[in-house]
Amino acid sequence: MKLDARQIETRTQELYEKLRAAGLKVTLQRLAVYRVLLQSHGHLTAEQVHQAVARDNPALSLSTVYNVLETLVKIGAIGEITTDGGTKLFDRTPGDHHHFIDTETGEVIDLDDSAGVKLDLNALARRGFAVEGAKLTVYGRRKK
Amino acid sequence: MKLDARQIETRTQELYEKLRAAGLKVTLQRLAVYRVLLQSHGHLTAEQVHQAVARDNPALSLSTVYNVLETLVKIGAIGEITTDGGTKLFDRTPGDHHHFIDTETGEVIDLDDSAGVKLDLNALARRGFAVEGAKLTVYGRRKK
DNA sequence: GTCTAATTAGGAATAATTCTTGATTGACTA
DNA sequence: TAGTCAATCAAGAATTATTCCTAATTAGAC
Repeated sequence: MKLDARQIETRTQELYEKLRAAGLKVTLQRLAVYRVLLQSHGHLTAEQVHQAVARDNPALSLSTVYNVLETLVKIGAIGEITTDGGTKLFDRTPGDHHHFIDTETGEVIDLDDSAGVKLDLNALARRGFAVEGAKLTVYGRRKK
Repeated sequence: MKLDARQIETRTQELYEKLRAAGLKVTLQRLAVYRVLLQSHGHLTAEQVHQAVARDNPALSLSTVYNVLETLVKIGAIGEITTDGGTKLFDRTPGDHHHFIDTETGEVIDLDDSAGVKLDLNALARRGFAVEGAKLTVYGRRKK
């Protein structure tokens, strides 16, 4: 699901705020990388980000992409997930949320509240586990 | 949680059967790698398996460890999980089950049925997702 | 015991990510 | 509107984990 122009505008404003709040500079490279993620379907590898960025900014190096992505994750502007194969994907949407991975296409789909997944971890607390977060990945096929 | 001698014996018998069923040879290397996992706390990297195996079998190479681990995963004798950092861990216990990762120690703990985690994915089916499997990883701290 | 395909050892090759260093730049100040 | 400087970036070397390659070895059938 792609974001529309309005959402991209809003999210870009948020990036400005998050960078300032963290005392970091607003650079062309950070904007470019962030916008590529916003304009994508949501989940890209560092390499894919680099290729997409390179269309408009051929000089932007891969190591800078890694750098910027790490920074953006750190300030909570984007998220990061690791798939079973070990591939790291950068996620337009920050914060805890669940994912569905299509086993045929490899496509990653965000499962937000409307997906209706019910997860109850209360029993863990009673067994001595202090829960801080949880990540759920569901595998299967999406019917069109 | 470590397995006792009886459980290790039973699981070793199972390995023989699974290898035969798959038409594969029972080799000293496969037994050694498998036993290291059985005797561990349950989740090891390939490197850790290699080091543990090397105590008794210094000649057993790292590439063989990778080879054997892949084979054991393929025949369903052991499992494989990928942590958030991207580290691959080999899991004494095969098949779908959930995990708890202690954010302080990094320790991985299996959450079996007795942990009481409730997960309901039925709503996904109604939304066009044909679920084949699901992996849940819970983060937090375990109180002693 | 012999035979043969499967398996292994050892090291080279690969892929993804991180590190290093000198050059460049954004943002503050005057 | 330019000067200053710490932050940031580009480029490529280094590292890490894993896979691949090939010749030598071995399990299991006969």
